[in-house]
Amino acid sequence: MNTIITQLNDAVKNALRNIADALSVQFDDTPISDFIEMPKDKNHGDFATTAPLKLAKLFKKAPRDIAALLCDRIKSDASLAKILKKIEIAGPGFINFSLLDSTVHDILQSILHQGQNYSRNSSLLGQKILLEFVSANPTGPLNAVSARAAAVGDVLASLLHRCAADVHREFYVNDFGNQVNLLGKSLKARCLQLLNHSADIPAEGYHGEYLIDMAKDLILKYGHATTDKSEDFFADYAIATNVAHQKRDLTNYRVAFDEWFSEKTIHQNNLLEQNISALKKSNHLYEKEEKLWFRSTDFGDELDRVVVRDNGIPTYFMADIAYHQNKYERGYTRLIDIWGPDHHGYIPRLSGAIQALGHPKESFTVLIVQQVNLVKDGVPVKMSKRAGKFVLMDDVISEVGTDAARFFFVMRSTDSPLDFDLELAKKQTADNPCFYVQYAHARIHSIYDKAREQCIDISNLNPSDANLALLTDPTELELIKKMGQFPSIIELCGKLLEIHHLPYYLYDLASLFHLYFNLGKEQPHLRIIGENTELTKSRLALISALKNIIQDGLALLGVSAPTSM
RNA sequence: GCGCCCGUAGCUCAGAUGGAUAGAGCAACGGACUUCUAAUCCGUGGGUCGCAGGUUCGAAUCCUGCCGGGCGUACCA
Repeated sequence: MNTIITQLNDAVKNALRNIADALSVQFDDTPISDFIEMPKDKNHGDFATTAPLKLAKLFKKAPRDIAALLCDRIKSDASLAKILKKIEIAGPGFINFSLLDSTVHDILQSILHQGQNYSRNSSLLGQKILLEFVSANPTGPLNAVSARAAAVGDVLASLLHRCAADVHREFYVNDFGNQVNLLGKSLKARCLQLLNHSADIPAEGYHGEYLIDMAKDLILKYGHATTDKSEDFFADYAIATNVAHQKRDLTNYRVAFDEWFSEKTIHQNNLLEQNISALKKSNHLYEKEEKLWFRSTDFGDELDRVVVRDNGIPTYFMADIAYHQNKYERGYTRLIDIWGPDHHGYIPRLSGAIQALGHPKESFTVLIVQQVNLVKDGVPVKMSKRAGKFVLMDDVISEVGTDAARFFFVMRSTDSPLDFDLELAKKQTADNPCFYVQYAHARIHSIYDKAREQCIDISNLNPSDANLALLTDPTELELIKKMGQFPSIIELCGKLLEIHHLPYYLYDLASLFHLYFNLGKEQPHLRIIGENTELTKSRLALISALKNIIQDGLALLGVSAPTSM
């Protein structure tokens, strides 16, 4: 399908150049990279171009006249004649293209032939991308918002990889600073309390109950000697334990990071000093009120930002600058960060610092993943972090399962807040989109079982073994065309950094399959397994390609593809 | 006040580079089970794309203003 689009696009472009020459007008096609689009309405063919409408002014000719000229030239193209059934002018000046059935069969053949490589594309070849996501503070368990970020980041990484980018999944561990000290103090207080000493958790500290469990473990290990330990000991222990739990929960959730990057190492390796002098050198820092400021207003920020306080302690922002500079120094050419909505105000200053250090603005992208509203029985589930009670990632997963959780979290545009219906996600019915797609996969396997019962050899459903030309029903052709869109969906996701197109596509594809399957109920000649063995084999080849795409698509989402349900 | 995001059917949401009559699912109503899984499918109704201007042959999409909602506006991480 992609090659067909390219072929059509080139043909249209060439024809337009010829027409421009004949009309003696200057025509530069570079601003328009793509002349071919896919009409929403099937009646408008498989592809269309709006070039005549767009170029009417430049060519000083009526759109329909340009369309006529264009049409003539395209029709005389022998290589296009082999793939197109119909070329027609429609409406105010559209040109609609319809594919020959044999072209559609070629698409299926190509899908079967390429197997798991079908969706690979080279659109991002050569990009070395560092994708940082989740990066939740190691001061407690991961919550539902982190669960969304984790799913989004993981799936995005898989998609970028499929577009030939070199992707590194990274978790930034904030194991340094004031919050860490508070965590240590809070844990120590819990230990003391358990040993009947009087101790208060700092007001700004961590009051969550998980620290009590941690304290119990410590006491089991060290007994009364626990009280002798330093605050640093408690802090280190709490961080290490929390990070281990986060890793465990993420593993359950099928999210694996290539690297857990410790903030501490930024400080230990003097990276802050290096970056401060670099920024000083390029005149982006100044002193005021005994503090060191970064001139972020030069880069569109509302205010300049403090990077070193008057007590000499650098701010978190300064560490973050050093961290991001370090990413570039590790050889990454493109940085993508996934943040929560509460951090969007932070973008201009960090983007500014990155530019101040000499990196192109476009090399750094922040994706803001909007909030999650958990809904149960139509009522929002309250999430209050302050009281130390919040819905944990692990709670969501154990409630609805990893498959549904991941599917639901990536189903919506990251720009939009997400209403996560826990009841819906648990349902084993078609109302649940995750189930619906998985069910299509299982159903194909059940058809295989049936085929085996009838002693049809399905071990070798390759194109050479099936006469694909027998597939002539409109729904079959439509199904193949839909499958043909798979690579461009992957490419679109990678290009726009928008992953929700994939679950939507899989849903549509599954829907078309269920429709196709049901046709056979009223029209026995459309049953996949029928009297005619040759036709049956062709149809088995068709659903085999479909199975591969659904399986591959679900794998990209990190969702399982059951063979029976 | 300023900044970012959102506003599309009763509800939850899609609508890529502006294109043809704005689409799904849920909910409502009506149909299809001697089956390759009815765990599914088909049909019907449902819209001032928040409002008002503007750009354009053409706007849900781009621009300006306004209205409504969320989030943010730290020398916290």
